[in-house]
Formats: sequence, structure tokens, C-alpha cells
Amino acid sequence: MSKQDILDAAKSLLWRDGYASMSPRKVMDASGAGQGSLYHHFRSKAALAEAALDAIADELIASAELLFTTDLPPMDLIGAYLTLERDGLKGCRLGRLANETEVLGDPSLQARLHSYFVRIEALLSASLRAAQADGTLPASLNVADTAALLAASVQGGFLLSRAKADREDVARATRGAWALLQASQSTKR
Amino acid sequence: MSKQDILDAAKSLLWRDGYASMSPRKVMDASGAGQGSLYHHFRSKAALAEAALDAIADELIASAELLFTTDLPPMDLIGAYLTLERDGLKGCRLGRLANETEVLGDPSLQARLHSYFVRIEALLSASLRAAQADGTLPASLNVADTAALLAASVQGGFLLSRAKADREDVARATRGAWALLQASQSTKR
DNA sequence: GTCTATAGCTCGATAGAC
DNA sequence: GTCTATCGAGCTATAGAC
Repeated sequence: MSKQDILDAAKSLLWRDGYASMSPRKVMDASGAGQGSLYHHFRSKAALAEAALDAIADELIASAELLFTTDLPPMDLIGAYLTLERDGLKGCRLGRLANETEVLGDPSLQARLHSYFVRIEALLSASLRAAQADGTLPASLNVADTAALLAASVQGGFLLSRAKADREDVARATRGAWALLQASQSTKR
Repeated sequence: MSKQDILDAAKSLLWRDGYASMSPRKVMDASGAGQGSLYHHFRSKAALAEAALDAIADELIASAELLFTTDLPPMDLIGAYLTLERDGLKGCRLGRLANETEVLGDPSLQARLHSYFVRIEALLSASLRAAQADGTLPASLNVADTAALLAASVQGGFLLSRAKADREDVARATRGAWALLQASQSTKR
């Protein structure tokens, strides 16, 4: 079962070091597989990363969809998402890669990041629209802008945490977003 | 005056490609300087990057401080900052580097990112406090959380723009933050 | 101050034996 | 399916002439 070992090693190296730093050598060392095995199962480093990104995206999307299908009022879903526990120093497993030229320059890697964020923003947008429908959120707020802000509060929070080496920044940013969203509730029209 | 040429080339390569990709070879090609010149003026790639980050941070901080010392009500200062024109595909010249292991792992590079974001958040916090004092922002909002959110909306917006290859995302995120902030104005206590 | 030459290393990938 | 050997390239840095 060493193909899975290789994939797992790649997933964790992508999270820790990013794509450019995820060398075949490191994957081999971390997984215990030899070079022959690695290139037998994956035709290239990029192909390995594609498989790893697919697996990571599946996990992240599955847990987000699980949360957003909880039977709760829409505003509470958004609050629950924003206040999830996050380790700021580790960063988002996918967002972490979004500033790497080598990732953005590879269409099949970039497409995977694209699709992940589209789906996350879609979940947020759906809840925002539902909250406007049930009157807990002002109808005057632009849904696309607000969804982008909420996704950005998570990603930007992670980035601040890492830049400042302060695990709490991501919690500050998402808490700030949640507080503002709640404050807008009482605003009428 | 080729020292400045080398520094300029490093600054633009850091912006475009990041730190790991900024090889001495590329700096030489982009600046027209030879290898001897590069290592005469800078003892190492890291030392060159330190000088480049200092220059970039100085420019960014200077323009932010200029904006925040404009004679405008505090809420308008924040609005002006959030709605600045930003090219989402290029990213923040410093925030772009905050997910690189090679940057975070070098204490003198990481310290420069740290100091930049501390200063930006300080400018935002001061205006938020002033807005609370003059009654245009609810006193119930936590200033540190809100400042973190606003900084995160810019950085996260840039990240979304790059991940989705959509220049407009950063404007959506910051507009979303500005709209929420304004909506909270009308909330009392 | 700037040049060329070269060091020693790691990179991503391929070859060919078993 | 896994191994070892090897390739050619690029990396960061140093040496030493001019």
C-alpha cells in the first residue's frame, strides 16, 4: 500500500512546506518509498501534487458541507464556520499554496485552488441569502461581496498569523467578521 | 550606481516570483549586473532580500501613513484605505511572501513582515478608536479584532484573487468589509 | 567594483537491473 | 513494483584575475 503512503507524505509536505519545497526526495524520505516507486505511481511531481490537492480539497469540502447542512438557522451556520478552531501557524491547507508562482503557473494546480474557493464561497453565499430571506441579515448587503469578505477573513487571518507568528490572529480576524455581521443584523434597510 | 539597480531588480522579482524563486541569477539578468557586483554589494541572497524588504516596507508604510494623516473623519480614512485600487493578480508586495517557508524560517526576514503588519494594524486601530470616540462606530466592537479583520480582508482578498485568477476578488472582499462596517454604524450600543 | 571560472549541492526525471 | 545509478540543469557561493 505504498501509493497511499506516498500520497499522505505529499499531502503533509504540501501543508508544511508548500509546492516548490515538496521535492520528490523529501516525499521519498517522509514516506519510506524509493524513487522507483514514486515515479511508478506518479508520472511527475506535478501529477503527485494534483492527486494530493484533490484529496485535500475533498476533505476540506466534505467537512465544510457537513457543517453547512447542519439543521441551524443560516446566520448560526455562518457563525459556526467563522468560529471554527484554526491553527493560525499552519495555515489553510490549500490557501497556503495560493501565492506560489509554481502553483499558479500550472493550470491544473491552479484550477484546483479555483474550484475549492468557488465552492466555499457558494456555501457562504447560500447561507447569506437565506439569512436575508429570514430577515436576520439586511437585504441591502451585497451577497457576493460579503461572501468574499468572509472567505478573505479566514485566508487573510491565516496569513496574518503566519506573518506575525501569532496563532491568535486568525481567530481575531474571523471573530471581527462575525461581530460585524451580527452588528449589521439590527440595522434596518 | 548599479547597487540600486540590483536592489530594484530584487524588489520586483520578490513581488512577481517570491523569495525562493528570486535567484541571484535572475537578479543579475534583470539588473544587468554581474555576479561579482551582486556579491560585492550584498553578502548573500538573504542580505539582498533584507534590504529589498526594508525598501518595500518603507514605501508601503509611507503611503499608508500619508493616507491616514489626511484630514478626514476616521471612518472616511478607513473607507479610503479599504477602497484603494488594488491589482488582485499581483498581490500585496509583502503579504505575498508570508506563506513561504524560506521567509518565515529566516528570523530577519520574518521580523520585517511582522513589523509591517503591526504598523498597518496600528493605523487601522487608531482610526477605529477615533471612530468609536466620535460615535460613528459602535463602542461595543473590539478594536483589535476589527483591525485584524480589515487587514485580513485586504490580504485574504489578494489571496482569493490569485487563487481564482480573478482580479476583482480583492475589491469584493474589501468592499464587503466596508459595507459591513458602515452597516454597523446605525447600530446603537 | 566588476569579470569569469568553478565549487558542491539539490533539483526533477530517466534507465535499466531485478 | 522496487532498486540503484546517472543525467543535465539550476542553485548559492567563493576564488582570483583585472
